[in-house]
Amino acid sequence: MPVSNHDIAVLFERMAVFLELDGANAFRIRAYQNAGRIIEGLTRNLAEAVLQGEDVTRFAGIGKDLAGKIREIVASGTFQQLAELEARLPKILLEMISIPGLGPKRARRVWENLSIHSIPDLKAAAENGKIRTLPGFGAKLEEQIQKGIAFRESQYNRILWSEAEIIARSLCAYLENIPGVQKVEVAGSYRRKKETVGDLDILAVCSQAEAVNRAFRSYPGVSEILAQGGTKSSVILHGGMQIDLRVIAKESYGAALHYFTGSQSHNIAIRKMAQQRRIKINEYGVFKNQLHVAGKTEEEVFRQVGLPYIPPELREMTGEIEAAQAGRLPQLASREQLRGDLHCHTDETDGALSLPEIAAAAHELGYEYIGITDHSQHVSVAMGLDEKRLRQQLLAIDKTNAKLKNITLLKGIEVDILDNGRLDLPDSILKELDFTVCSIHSKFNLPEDQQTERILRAMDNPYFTILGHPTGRLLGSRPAYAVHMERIILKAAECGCFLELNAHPERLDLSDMHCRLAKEKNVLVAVSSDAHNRVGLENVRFGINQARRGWLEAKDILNTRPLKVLRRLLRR
DNA sequence: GCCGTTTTCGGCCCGACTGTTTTCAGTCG
Repeated sequence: MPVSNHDIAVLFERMAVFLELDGANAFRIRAYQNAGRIIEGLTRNLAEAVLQGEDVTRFAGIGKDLAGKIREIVASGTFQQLAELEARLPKILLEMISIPGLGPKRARRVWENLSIHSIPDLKAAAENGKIRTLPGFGAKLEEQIQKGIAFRESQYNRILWSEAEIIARSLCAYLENIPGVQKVEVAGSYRRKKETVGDLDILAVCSQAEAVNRAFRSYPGVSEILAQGGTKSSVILHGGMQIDLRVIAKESYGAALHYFTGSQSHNIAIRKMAQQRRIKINEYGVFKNQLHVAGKTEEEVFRQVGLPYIPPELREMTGEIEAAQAGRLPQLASREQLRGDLHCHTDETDGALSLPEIAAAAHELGYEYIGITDHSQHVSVAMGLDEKRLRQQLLAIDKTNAKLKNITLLKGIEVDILDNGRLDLPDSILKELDFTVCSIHSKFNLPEDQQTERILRAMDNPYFTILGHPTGRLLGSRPAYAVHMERIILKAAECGCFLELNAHPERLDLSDMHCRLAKEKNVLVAVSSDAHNRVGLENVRFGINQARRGWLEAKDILNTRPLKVLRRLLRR
């Protein structure tokens, strides 16, 4: 199996870190960081391209030298220069720079002067007052390092977007109530709708910056203040999340919002474009000869570099600027365009709602249809349906449908893909259904080839309609099972079946990149709630966030189709 | 290490805050 783009990106990012520690030229470091980010965002597998003799220098950011290193990686799994640096510089330096306040320069100085071999060594040095004796260090930095180590031990990590939303809403409500505040917006990865969020970047429009900053720092949830200036402050909340606030004036709002929304590499690209036009973009606006010429809205900023508005979800430097230049930005999908939901569970198994209750809820959400997909018998913990109970449910659906107006219950099942690739119920009952969601709920650890074959074999079944939560991952708790997603997507295209984007906030399974790959191969994606209760039905909005990050438009999504068209598509 | 409508050298996004200095380096986003 050739190395993945992610593997190559990780090695280049690692190289960048080691070069930083080695005091290398900053632009050389940036070249590796750049290349890493670009490679991470490619839908084409670079290793396969190399093996087919393709010239990879055609990708922006990859020149002759890096192309050579990519060939080395494809052949050997790493490259020599990195191996040499890894041999020369100790791993502890990598750990040290993960501590806030310790960058490569300071880490290196501490390591060289105090013979630090582990984080406990570092902790001891700080506690014994040794760090403050080094040139350029003092008591405050020493204290900051101690705090940083404690913070690291608290194991705080990124949280789900849906959890960040709760924190963000409460903070925004608090800030909006401060006198003089005209507008509050959460920027950063939260606004780009990344599936997990590490911190929150909040922007407030107000003419009295200092007063707002003061009020922000006394928000009841604050446990620690990291930085306090006249225009920006950083705090840590109880629970560990960092919040950065920036206060700006009305005329800078668009420029600041663009800047703080990122991503960093997107910003760099936009600012480079500005340079070429002899203008300068910073968070205060767009400047021509020191003259403020734009910046009130994001649209103005984009216009100054000759681009249409690019939605935040696309600002990841994965081709959005080229698409904008070519006038080929997608019209991203919205929640309102969904005409139904194709994955939900009832009280017949592990759900909470009855068929009439689900129908009523779906109607409230403005749907035309909703697919009933309880578990199949193999999922015994959820009281999965066998053939007999499923037949009874089909009758119940007919009865319910007979009484319904404006909404249709579709007959489905979330049927298990068994480890031999067969489906968990016989064709004799599957053929009675409108569609199936076929999912893996067992044997997550199969090697990639076997797991992929298992799914491909299942797709050969003519009653296979939608692949449910295609990689099985749970964000932050369970990794994706090993599957070759490109092969699966190609097979889906060939067989006329579909992939689910499971919208449960802990799953968001497909990833953004796999959404794009599906779109490229003309495989429609079903954005589905996997709801077990009323609130769960609304999870589709998290799925739409992810779909938008995956460049999906209404036309790329199965359940934007009217019922009549949908029925035709569901028949393979 | 990459790149080119300032093209094969000489640039490379931009600014705030902190701490340790006494004018600025380092870190961060």
